[in-house]
Amino acid sequence: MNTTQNLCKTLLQNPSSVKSKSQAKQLHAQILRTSLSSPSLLSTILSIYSNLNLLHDSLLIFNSLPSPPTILAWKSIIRCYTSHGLFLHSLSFFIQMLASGKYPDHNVFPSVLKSCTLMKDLRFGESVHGCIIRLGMGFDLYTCNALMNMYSKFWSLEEGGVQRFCDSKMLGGIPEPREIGKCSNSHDLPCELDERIAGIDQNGDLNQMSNILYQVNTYKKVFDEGKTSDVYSKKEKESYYLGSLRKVFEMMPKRDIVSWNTVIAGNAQNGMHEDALMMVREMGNADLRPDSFTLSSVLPIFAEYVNLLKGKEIHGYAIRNGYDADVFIGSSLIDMYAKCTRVDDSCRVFYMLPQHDGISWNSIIAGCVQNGMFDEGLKFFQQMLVAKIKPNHVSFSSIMPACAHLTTLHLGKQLHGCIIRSRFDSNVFIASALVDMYAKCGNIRTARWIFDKMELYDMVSWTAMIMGYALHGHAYDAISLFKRMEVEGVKPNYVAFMAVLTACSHAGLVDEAWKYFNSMTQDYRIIPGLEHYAAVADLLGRVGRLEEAYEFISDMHIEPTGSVWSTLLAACRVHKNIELAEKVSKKLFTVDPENIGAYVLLSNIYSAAGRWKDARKLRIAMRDKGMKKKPACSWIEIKNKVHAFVAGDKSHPYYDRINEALKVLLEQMEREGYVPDTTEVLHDVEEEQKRYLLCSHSERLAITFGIISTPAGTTIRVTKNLRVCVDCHTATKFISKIVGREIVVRDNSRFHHFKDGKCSCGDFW
DNA sequence: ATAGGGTTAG
Repeated sequence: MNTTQNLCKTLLQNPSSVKSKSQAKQLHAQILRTSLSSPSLLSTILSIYSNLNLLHDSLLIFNSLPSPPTILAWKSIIRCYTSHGLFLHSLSFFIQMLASGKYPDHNVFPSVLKSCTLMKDLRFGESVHGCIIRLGMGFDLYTCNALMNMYSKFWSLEEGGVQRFCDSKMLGGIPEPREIGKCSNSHDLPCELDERIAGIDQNGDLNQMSNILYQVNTYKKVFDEGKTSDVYSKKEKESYYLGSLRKVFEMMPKRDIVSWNTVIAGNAQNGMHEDALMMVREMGNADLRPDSFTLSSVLPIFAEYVNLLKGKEIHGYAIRNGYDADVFIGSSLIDMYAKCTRVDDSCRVFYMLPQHDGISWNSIIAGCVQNGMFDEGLKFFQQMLVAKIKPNHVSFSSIMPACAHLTTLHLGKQLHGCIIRSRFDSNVFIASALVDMYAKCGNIRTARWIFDKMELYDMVSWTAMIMGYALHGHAYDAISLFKRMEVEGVKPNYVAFMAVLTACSHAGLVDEAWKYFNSMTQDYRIIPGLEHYAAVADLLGRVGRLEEAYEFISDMHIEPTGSVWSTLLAACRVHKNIELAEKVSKKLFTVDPENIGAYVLLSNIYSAAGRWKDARKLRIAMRDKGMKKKPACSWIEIKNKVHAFVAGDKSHPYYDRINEALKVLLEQMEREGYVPDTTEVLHDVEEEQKRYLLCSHSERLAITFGIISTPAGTTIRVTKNLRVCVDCHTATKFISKIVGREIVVRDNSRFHHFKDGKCSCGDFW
């Protein structure tokens, strides 16, 4: 024997020592050359190819085997199919292997179970479990770990068989298996499978057999009762599959760290938080210390419970054990700190990571956006692109709310373009975020267009659209969508009721609002929150039922905040009820003494009533307390550029032209019958001056700029950060009539559509 | 054979 042959022999005796494709090829060639190509040697080469994940080469050998494939050949090809994502092929070869009379061993089950899991075919997986038990493999460590993984994923397997038939594109370039067999309906297979392996029980030990039968009966319960698993509720399925998961775990004679991590993750992800945490403690009794997998399963629990203390404890443990550079733990930590509103700490963790993958980028982006740090979120998104990490569907649904809140339509549109090109536009999360973004940026029609194109609605997508209508004052559209949602069996939640109540309040629909408020508490058992109370109180105030609103707020089962009282105070201003306004202010100043808006509001109410002394007293009190009202500001986006108008600021390059246009506009408005409502302006100002002061309100400057800078017929969108005042509302109606185009004013995320001298929300503004 | 991120909110 020469040295080459010796080398070949050593390599063949230890196949896992072959580390490269070229080495494997050389070995293959040597064997063919020396005509030593016995089926067993070829199988060894096949297993080497399979180890190196070379599906094409593995199949070439497999299909040319002179005699029936050996166990090793079957195992190798099955594993290779699984790791290539060709799960159907993997399972079909598994069936063919059984059909050819070979008994599967403990090496093959992990691959087969992984295929079942990733194909979302739990029923097939359960049958394989039956097979495992009958073959006495129910005690193998790796097999049990794979089984537990399958059961822990039951929630993501719900749809069942969605990916059953693999993407045919994946088959390109790969030789077809010689015979796929009868695998067109994988649900028929288990029976055949059971028959084939029935014989094995005869040789089993009696004790073990009764044990096995007990297990088989337990696992097959669902099917023996003649029910499909769809009959069971989600809750029942949850306990059923979690039960299977735990049973496997309990039956295991030996458990390693992977077993513990799998059972912990399974419980943690299915809401059994306490059990998961208990198991982490129990793990210590088995002399196993939590590793990076354990920690990243446990951290999301503390993120959900907003338990900063426990989260920090885990962070400390991670640092002490050198896990703090792990991207998985890093992402969990970023998320945990962000959910505890500690975004600074999230950033610190992010910058400490030696490298960032898509998920850690997504975590930091979502962390910023969810905490209202929209500019920072956008900055990270940009940096992610620079780092050449391709944003995925999660990235887009995380960043979209930033555009919605900043009202940056041009950015939102750009992202929408990216989303369409990446084919993410049918994702429910993204579509809902897009609906919200377009609605918040004033394009309610585009929002509806996207909504109508969705194939699937969940509660959030309904709510986003309903809230969109509510904000735009389209109360009836909002209500009809809410009804449709209920008819289609989607249960509204806390936020959905906020949306429909906001819609009612916007349009002055008192009866409807009461109906929904009662339905929420009685039919859906949702405890009303501040937002629901605020919407109803706001509505009662708008329609002028001020005393009722006062009683309603006073009877709330939670302490009303300043914002609830200030909506009533605003209503008192509109309906000119000074007596109640003073009562409300008293309440307001007790809970929220720093509320500048309340002082201004009350002072305006005094002015309007001619009580100049009281108004002045308030202004002086404000000055003494060092409170200074921020000047009103409105902005308008024209050709991707944002123009801001701050009250009293004359620095806009077109200021003079705008003033000219305003003068002309005011004259036309007055000819149409507009009378400036100057009652709230300080009394010591000349009448002509008062007219001018009202005219130069920031939103009117912005609207005028829109009129002179956009082509006729364009909708003008103005974003404002202060409550629209009575005069502004009236004036905008006149302006819309004169210029004959739609004017949309956003005021505290509430939209007012002005057209032909009317406002979409009537007079219930 | 095991782990991390997402949409609606006066």
